[in-house]
Amino acid sequence: MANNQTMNAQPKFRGIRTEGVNRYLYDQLWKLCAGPLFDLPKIGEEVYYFPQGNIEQLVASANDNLCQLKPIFDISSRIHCNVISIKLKVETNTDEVYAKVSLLPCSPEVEITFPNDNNEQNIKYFTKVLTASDIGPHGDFILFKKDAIECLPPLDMSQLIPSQEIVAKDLHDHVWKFKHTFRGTPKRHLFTSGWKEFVKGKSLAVGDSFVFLRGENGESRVGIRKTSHQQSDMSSSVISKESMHHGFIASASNAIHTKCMFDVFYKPKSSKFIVNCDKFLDAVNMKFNTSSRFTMKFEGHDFNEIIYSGTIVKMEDFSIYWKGSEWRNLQVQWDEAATIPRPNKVSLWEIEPLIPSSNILKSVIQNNKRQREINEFVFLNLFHNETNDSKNLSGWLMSYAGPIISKPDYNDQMVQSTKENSTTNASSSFRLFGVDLTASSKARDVLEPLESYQKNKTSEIFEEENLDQTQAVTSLTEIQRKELSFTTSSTKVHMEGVTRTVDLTVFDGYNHMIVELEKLFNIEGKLHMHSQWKLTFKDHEGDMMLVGDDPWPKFCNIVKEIVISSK
Amino acid sequence: MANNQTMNAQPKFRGIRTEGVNRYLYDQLWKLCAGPLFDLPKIGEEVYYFPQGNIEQLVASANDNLCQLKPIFDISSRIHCNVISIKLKVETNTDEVYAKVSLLPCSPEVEITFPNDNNEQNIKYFTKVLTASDIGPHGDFILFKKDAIECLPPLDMSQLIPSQEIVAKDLHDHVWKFKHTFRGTPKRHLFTSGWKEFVKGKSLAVGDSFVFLRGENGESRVGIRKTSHQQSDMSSSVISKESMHHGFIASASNAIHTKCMFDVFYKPKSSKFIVNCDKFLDAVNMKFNTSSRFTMKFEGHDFNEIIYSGTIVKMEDFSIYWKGSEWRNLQVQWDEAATIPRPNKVSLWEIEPLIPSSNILKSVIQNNKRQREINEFVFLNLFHNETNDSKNLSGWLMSYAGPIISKPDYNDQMVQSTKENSTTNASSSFRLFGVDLTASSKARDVLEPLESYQKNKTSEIFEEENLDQTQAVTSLTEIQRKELSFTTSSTKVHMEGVTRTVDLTVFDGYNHMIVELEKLFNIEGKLHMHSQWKLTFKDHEGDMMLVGDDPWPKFCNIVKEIVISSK
DNA sequence: TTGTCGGCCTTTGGCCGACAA
DNA sequence: TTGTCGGCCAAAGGCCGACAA
Repeated sequence: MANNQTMNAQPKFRGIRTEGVNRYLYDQLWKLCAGPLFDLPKIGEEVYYFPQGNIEQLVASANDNLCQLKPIFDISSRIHCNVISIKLKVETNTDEVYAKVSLLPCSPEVEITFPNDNNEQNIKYFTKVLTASDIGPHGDFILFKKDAIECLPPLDMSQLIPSQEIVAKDLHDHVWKFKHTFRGTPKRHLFTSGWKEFVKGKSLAVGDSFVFLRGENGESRVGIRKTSHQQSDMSSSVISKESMHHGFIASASNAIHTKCMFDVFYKPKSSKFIVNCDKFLDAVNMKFNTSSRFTMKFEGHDFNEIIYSGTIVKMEDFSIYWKGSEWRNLQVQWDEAATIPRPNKVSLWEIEPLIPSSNILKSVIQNNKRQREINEFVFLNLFHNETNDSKNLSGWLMSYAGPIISKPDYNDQMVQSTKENSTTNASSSFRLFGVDLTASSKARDVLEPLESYQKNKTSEIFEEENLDQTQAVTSLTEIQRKELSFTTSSTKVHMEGVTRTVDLTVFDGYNHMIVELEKLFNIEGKLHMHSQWKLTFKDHEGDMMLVGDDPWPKFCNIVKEIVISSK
Repeated sequence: MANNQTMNAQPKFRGIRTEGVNRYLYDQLWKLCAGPLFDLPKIGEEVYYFPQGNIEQLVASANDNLCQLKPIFDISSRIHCNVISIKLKVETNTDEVYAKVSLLPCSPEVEITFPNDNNEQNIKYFTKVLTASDIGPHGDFILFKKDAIECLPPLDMSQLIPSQEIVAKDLHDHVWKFKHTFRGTPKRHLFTSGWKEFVKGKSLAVGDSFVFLRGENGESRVGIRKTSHQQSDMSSSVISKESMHHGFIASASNAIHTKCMFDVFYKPKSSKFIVNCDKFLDAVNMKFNTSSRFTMKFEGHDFNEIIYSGTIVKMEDFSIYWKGSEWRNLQVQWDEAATIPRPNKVSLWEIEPLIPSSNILKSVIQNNKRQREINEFVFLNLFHNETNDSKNLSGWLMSYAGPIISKPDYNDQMVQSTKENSTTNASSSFRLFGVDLTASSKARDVLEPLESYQKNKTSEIFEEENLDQTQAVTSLTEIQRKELSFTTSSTKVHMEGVTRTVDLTVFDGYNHMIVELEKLFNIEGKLHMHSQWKLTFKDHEGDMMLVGDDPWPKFCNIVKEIVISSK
């Protein structure tokens, strides 16, 4: 590795205030439950606080009209603060983690010093996405072998069925006990007694994650993570949403005038409304433009990060009452469909530029309205690891926005790849601006030189179709709001033993789909004929039905898989 | 009966909004769950809104320091409003009922008209405080005989064990089913099947109440009431208490200035912070003084009302920042000990004067600091029905506070009852100050003469116990952040009987993966060629598919194993 | 290695009357 | 009339290996 920064398989956490092992393990567990994407500020850090984002967190939807409520104060859309304290908390009922951040509006005379102790511990942990068997009536939890060996005390294997009791606390300090055994044929590690109780107590379902953590002293902790993007109820019954809205603004305003601290709650799932000042300024200096290409990280259905790319289509402050606000002032269009909800307006600091000066991709953009024949998606996976590292980022930014200070890791490779992109396609990975550019496709050779890429016709995917869900809802409200499914995943198509997948959301309707299916299976024109092939589908209830009876949006909603069979 | 006012065994509610039977039954059920003491305003009514009380509702404790937070506006402590709308709501998780009240600050030009439909129905209902057997493992609920006969359809008693199914909705419109049987020796009415599920679903405990209601059309409803005074969690995790505090005030202030409506949530348990204007003015005109005697109603451990008496010991506005506020400006001392928490500061409109010139009760006051030997509580159940009727009340007030205009219905009877109270306890109702004093404690004779009150000894329970909830102060946590990478998974790759595993998360995309796979199996370049080898994978649903159709991140998510096979 | 399932035993659920308050 | 309990049978819980992916 060219980079001297060490990469650790195990994350290294730091408890700032050392209150013994308990506090340390608590913090680690909290962070595991919060997920890898949550960008918590540091104590003492200078940040901008965006009240709009705080309001947005209320409603979990970026486009709620609450954000258009007129603020009752003349307050800046971004408030310069120092982070005074951070408390990691967990909701009593749902186990949702959140941070209570105390902010002090910046004034010159205030000097914040903050401690910096290195109290790292060597902790072991694992997470597992729960399967049907883990949840099921039998009450067993299957541990992966490596997890059991790494994270649990060794069993006495001389016994026929070795077992031990694992005692672990959760974030509420509630004690859970699990019987850990090693049995079955073949033998495997299980949690048995106590597991079912845990599942019930935490209301776990398939797809949720179990978090286990063990400190140096042998103390164990357990936590959970619910599958992302499930709405938290919050029917508070104490204060109306409007009053909360006013409350955020009033608190900030009051704090500014009285030079007092105020508290905000910050959740992993919400958009970044507390942003490091430097990071914010860097993002502003990057000078994104309309039609700039960018990437943005999301969290997938388990712990994975997913990076989506898109194009900025409009830049303005969309909220009437926050003039000049940078909050979500970029309207974007996403390249691909997604199984998770994505906003159609983002903030500068949430995104990263994607190949900003590339002729190649510019041409793609320019062509995308005319050319509609390519069948495949283009997926760019950038910065898969450690890209949020501020050192990396600011280094990268310097090389881009500031005077050109060559960063060997990135810029050199960038140039190199640009040069060799027309010939290289064998053993080395294909890199563009130092980033592995992997154009994937179906059965076709995926490693064509970029020129061919350029020459190819663009597919419907690059249409001006707005794939964003919220937008889809607003445009369809009267007609098909309920019929539209938000989970626009890919759908399998079976034909004579061959299975392919298509994304129905990119099709205009039946006709369009049929054309594409014909291309996919090299039976151009023959599906239309109706003489040779029959087009059926299995719906969400498992019934096989003829394609075409339902309205297209409904079809998209209920179809589980498509079958092309010979008559 | 001397009084021409009809007393109904069944309370008469009015559907706030008449939307047919469903709405009506819903409203009735809601009110039963809210309890008899909750004084909901009417639509169109002129009220005073007390922000302090709203803030107080936040913390459930009357003495929380939050109420001493400096308001950020110069806002009146009482805000004259019209009630625009009332929506009866119920919390999703806890079944706690509350009302969303929309208030419009009064301005002279506004004229509110409100509907006044009499859409009463003859509904039957019962409530029962749950016993240990009702909750216990056997899963039976014992109905009182009269309740079963009154509220349930008759059983076919010709059968050996008659039974029927009772279907009832709760406030969420969730359907609950109970098997109603009549068995045992001696025979009694029971809910069996379905009851345990209800108990679990509502997390009922001994002491909670079950509410059952049946409309004219035979539709049934069920509800619950938790025992009073149990803390509702409300760890909202969205907005800090301080911000809520500001939010209430800001909302009201904003509404005043913009002449707009604002919403407040009003819970049965909280103190009256929305008060009818007339009632408020009457209370003010009553001119309570230091050492004035008063009574105040509370809710006991079941549906019963309890009336406690006390003395005003101090009158001033105790909150620093709300000058001249009438909110809880009376400091009081209670005569007797109680099993429920009581505030030591009350508001004028919460109390009623108690026989101010009575020698009898004065002596109670004088004695009450010395005598602490009384062993029993006095439970007086007053005003059980329709007592909040403003006509009754203002009539009552006139006869007391104003120039003595003899109101025959009231004053005469007052005198009369005072005279005859030592003997009357049979069939006629017992009246004090013209109000029907119906002591409804079941088996016990509560109609002792007031003198006995005085003679009783006070119990040890009368201790200066601090009932306030002290907030646990969690210590500061401080954090330093370190990048994490969670995604470490291994995926199997099969090729001609050889199985290897790879970690897909280290690859940038398809191309990178292919290169590495080629290295792994020593077929450099040959996977790229597409001539010799085919790359397929099995997804999470077990289907075999061609690699490349899905976006790379999705592929990583769904791939279970990869197969390289020869063409 | 790990996910799912059937077998089998134990615990709880749940329907009943007895008995007493 | 109504609260609690023991008996009894059925259903669910929970521990196990088999088997297949």
